Amino acid sequence: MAVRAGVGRGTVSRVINGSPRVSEQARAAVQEAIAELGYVPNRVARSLVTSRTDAVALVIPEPQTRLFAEPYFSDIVRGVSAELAGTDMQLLLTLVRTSHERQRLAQYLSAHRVDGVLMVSVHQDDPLPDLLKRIEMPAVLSGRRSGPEPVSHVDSDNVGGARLAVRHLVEVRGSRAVATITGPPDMDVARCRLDGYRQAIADSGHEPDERLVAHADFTEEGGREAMRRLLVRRPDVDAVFAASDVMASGALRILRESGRSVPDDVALIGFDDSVVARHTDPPLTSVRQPTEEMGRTMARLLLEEMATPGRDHRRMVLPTELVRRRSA
Amino acid sequence: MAVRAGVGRGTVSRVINGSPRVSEQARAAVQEAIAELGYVPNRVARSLVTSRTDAVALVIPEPQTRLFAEPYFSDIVRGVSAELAGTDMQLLLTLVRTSHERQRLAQYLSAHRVDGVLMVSVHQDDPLPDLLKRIEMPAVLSGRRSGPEPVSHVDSDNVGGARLAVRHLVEVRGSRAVATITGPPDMDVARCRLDGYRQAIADSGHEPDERLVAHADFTEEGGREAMRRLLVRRPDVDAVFAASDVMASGALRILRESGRSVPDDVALIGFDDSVVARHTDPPLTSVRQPTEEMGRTMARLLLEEMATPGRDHRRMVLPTELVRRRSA
DNA sequence: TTGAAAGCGCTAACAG
DNA sequence: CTGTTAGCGCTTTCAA
Repeated sequence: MAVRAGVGRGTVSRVINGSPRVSEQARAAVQEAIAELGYVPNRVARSLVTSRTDAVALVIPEPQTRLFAEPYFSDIVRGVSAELAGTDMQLLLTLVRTSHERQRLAQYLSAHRVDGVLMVSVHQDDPLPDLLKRIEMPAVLSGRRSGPEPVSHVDSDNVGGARLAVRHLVEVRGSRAVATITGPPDMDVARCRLDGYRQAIADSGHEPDERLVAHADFTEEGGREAMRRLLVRRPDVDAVFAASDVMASGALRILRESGRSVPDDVALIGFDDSVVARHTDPPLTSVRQPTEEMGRTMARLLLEEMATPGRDHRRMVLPTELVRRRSA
Repeated sequence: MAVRAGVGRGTVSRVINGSPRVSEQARAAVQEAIAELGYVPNRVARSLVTSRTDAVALVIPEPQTRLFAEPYFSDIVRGVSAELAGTDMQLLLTLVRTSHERQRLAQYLSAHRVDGVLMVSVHQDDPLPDLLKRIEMPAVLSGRRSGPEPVSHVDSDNVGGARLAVRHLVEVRGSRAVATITGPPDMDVARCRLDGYRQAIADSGHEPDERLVAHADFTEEGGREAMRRLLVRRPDVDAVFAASDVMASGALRILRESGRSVPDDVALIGFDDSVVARHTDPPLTSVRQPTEEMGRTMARLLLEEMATPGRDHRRMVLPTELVRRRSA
C-alpha cells in the first residue's frame, strides 16, 4: 500500500485520518492507491494502538417482564441506531437479566471494551451511573434515578405530560373523580407522572384523595390489580390516568369486566403512544413522548461527549403532547 | 505478568486459552498471578493476531413499519442475547433501513468485522445469504427466502400452525366461510401460512374460494384494507385467519365498524402470541410460535457453526401451538 | 512535510 | 512441557 502510493506508511496513515500535515500531492497519490487497491483499514489494529473500540453499548436492564416488546425500547433502539448509522460506531446491545450479568457488565465497562454507554430504564439503586462517572466513560441515560445525576441524561416532560392528560380528563370530559395508576416509587419517571397528576388535580380545585392513587409496576397485570383496588376504594371513580399504556390496557379490561362501559362511564388515558394504545378498542387517548427522538438525542449527546473528553454532563428534557384518538 | 508468575509469555497465553500442554504447576502459578494482579487479557490485541472479533451481528431489515415494536423481534433478541450471555461473544445490532445501509453492511461483512451473522425477516430478493455463503461466514437465518437456502436457518411450523388455526375455526366454531388475510407473496412465511390455510380448507371439505384470500403486508393498515375487500367479495364471511396478530387487529376493527359483533357473528384468529393479541378485547385466539426459543436456537446453531468451520448448514423447524383465549 | 522506527498486547511457531 | 521470537496492521513519535 505504502509502496503503491510511493510514500511511507506514516503518510498513508495521516491521509486516512485526515491529518492536515500532508501535501496535496501525497494525499492525491494515496487516495488513488486506496481506490485502486480497494484498501480498507483494519480497525482492530487501529484499536490496538489508539485504545478506542469504535463501539458503544446500549444497556437494557431486563427484569421478568417483556419490557422489550414495548414500543419504548424499540423506539429508543431505532433512534440510537439511526443516529449511529452516519458514524462508523458499532452498537452493542446488552440485556442485563441477573445480578451476575450486572457484574460482568461492570467488569466489561471497567475494561473499557466500549467507548461509551447508553442506558435506559435506570432504577433508583442502580450503581452503574456512578461507576461510569468514576471510570470517566462517556455515558447518557434516558431518564434519571432521582435529582441530579453524575452523567448526562435525556428525559421527556413527564410532569407536563401527566398534567396535560389529567387536565383533559377534568376539563374536556368533565370527570370529577380522577384516579391514577402510577409506576413504582423507585423510578423517577413514575414519581414525575404522579406529581403531574397531583398538580393537575390541585389546579382543578377538586379534592385530592390518596385513595385515588394506586401504585403498580408498569405491567398489564399490575394495571389490572391497581384498577381493582381503585374500584373498591372509590367506586365512584369516573376517570383514570395510567402512567403507562400497558397499565391503561389492564385497567380497561377490569372496567369492562366490572360491567362499566368505557368511555361512557369512565375516561381512561394512557401515557405512551404505543401499540397497545392504538390497538385497544376504542383506542386510548394518550400522552406521546418522542421516544425515537430521545434515542437520537441520547446518541448525539454521547457522540459529543466522546469527542470532548472532560465536558460537563447535560440534562435535556423533551416535550410531550396529548394525542386524542376519540372525541370526548 | 509473565515475570510475576515466573514463566514465559507463551505459557501465560496457553493457560488463558486453556491449552492442555501446560503443567499443573505452571498453570497454578499463572492463575495465582492472574488473581493477584487482576489481570484481564486485552481482547483487541488478541483479535489482531487471531483475526477473530468475538462478535456476531444480528441484522434486522427495517422498512417503514415499526416492525421492531412487534414481539417477534423482541423475542428473537431476547433469545439470542440469553444464549450469547454464556459466551463472551458480543451482540451487534444492525438495523438496515436504506439500500445504502445495505451496501455498507455488505462491505462490513466482507471485511470480516464479525465472526458470524444472524438474520431475521429475509425477503425473497435478499442477496445477503448468498454473500454470506460466498465469503464463508457462519450465518443463521430465521425463516428462509424460499426452498433451500445456502445457509442454516430455523423456522417455525407455519404450515402446521395455520392448519391448526383454520381447523379450529371450522371444527370448533363451525365456521363455513373462512377467509384468510395473509402476508406478501415474496415472503416464505406468508406462503407457508397460506398453504396451511388451503390444506385445512381442503381437509374440511368446504369449497375453496380465491375470493376468501386477501394479501396484505403484515401491518394493521394492511389488515384493515384486506378485511374491507373480503367483506365486499364475500359478505357472508364468518371467520378470518390472519397471518399476523397486527393484521388480525386491523381486521377486527373493520368488523366492528361494519356493525358485526365479534365473536358472535364472526370468528377471528391471529398468528402470533403477542401484545396485540392479548390486549385486543376480547383477546384473540392465536397460534403461538416459540419466538424466543427460535432466537436461542439461532444463536446456538451459529456458535456451533463458528466452532466447526466447513460444517454443512442445517434447517430446523420448531413447533407451533394454538392458544385459545376465549371459549368458542 | 515526510520516512523510518518503535511499539500497542497478544498468539503461534519453533526450538529446546 | 516451556521460553523465546516473530509478527498481526496500525498510529505516532522522532529525526530529517
